[in-house]
Amino acid sequence: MPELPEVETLRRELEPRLRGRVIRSLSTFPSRVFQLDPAVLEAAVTGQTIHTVSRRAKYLIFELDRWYWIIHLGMTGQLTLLDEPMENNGSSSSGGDTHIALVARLSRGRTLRFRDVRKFGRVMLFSRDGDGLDSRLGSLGPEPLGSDYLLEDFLGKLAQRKARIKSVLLDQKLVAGVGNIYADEALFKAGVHPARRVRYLRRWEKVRLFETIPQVLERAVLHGGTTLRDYRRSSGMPGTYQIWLQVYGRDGQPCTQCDSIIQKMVISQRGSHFCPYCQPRKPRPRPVA
DNA sequence: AACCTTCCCTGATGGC
DNA sequence: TGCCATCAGGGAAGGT
Repeated sequence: MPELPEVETLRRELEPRLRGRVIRSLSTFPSRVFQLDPAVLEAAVTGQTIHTVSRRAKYLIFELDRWYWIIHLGMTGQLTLLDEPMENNGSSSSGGDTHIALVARLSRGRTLRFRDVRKFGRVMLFSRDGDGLDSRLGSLGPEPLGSDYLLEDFLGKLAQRKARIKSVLLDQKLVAGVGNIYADEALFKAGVHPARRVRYLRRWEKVRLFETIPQVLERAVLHGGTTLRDYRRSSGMPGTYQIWLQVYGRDGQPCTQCDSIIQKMVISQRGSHFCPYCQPRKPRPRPVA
């Protein structure tokens, strides 16, 4: 499931290779992912230059002359960049793959392709003239790898919450870009049980969580993200962070730290993985180290 | 406002 | 081998 590290990996790969390219043509194929009339999208982006590729939360943003062209990968979205123009006599077809949503042909023979099997992804277009982008992407919290990620803000938001910490971490208003995998991994690293109620967390536990979130995300970016099934880098290659997962998807296997068996429970309709010893239900005294 | 549930969507998986 | 139920989950919508 593409979360911040996967989208950021794509951004880093695409930025230098798309910057300055012109979108020569865009072909779309019927798909629920389009938030606007695909014909309008085709007309709007054709001829536009890609100035930068940025990211906000799990949204990838192509800044064009007049537009912000935005893609969210949802659950199974794949964005690949081919160095050759599409084979087959120039017409951008889907090559028989029914899951392809769009094919963009770029200047100097590059092809950008978006494929999404489960169609939870989204393709959006906003005018650069309108309101700021942020207001149109919903109420998103700070970027955990950015300079507005601040402890006092984090603690202040948590102070108003009574739900379980796992479901609060999945709420993009607290921290933007964290999804199910990295929420579980950050909770493990912080030693916090996912089902703990936020109001009963000790301050030092919240501080540890504040610190582990960017640590886990940054390390995942370093490894090109996590590929469990569908996620692919822009080259089509899988990420490699799945090797380093400590709890996600490891239920029934021994904890790498203590050999306890990793457990799984459902919180907010999401599978939540944890070590019952490293992440006790009741807080232990603060470790000396 | 916070919280919770339901829904969307399709391929993989497992039971029988 | 085939059939069917179940599962995966980001984000929006709707109810309390």
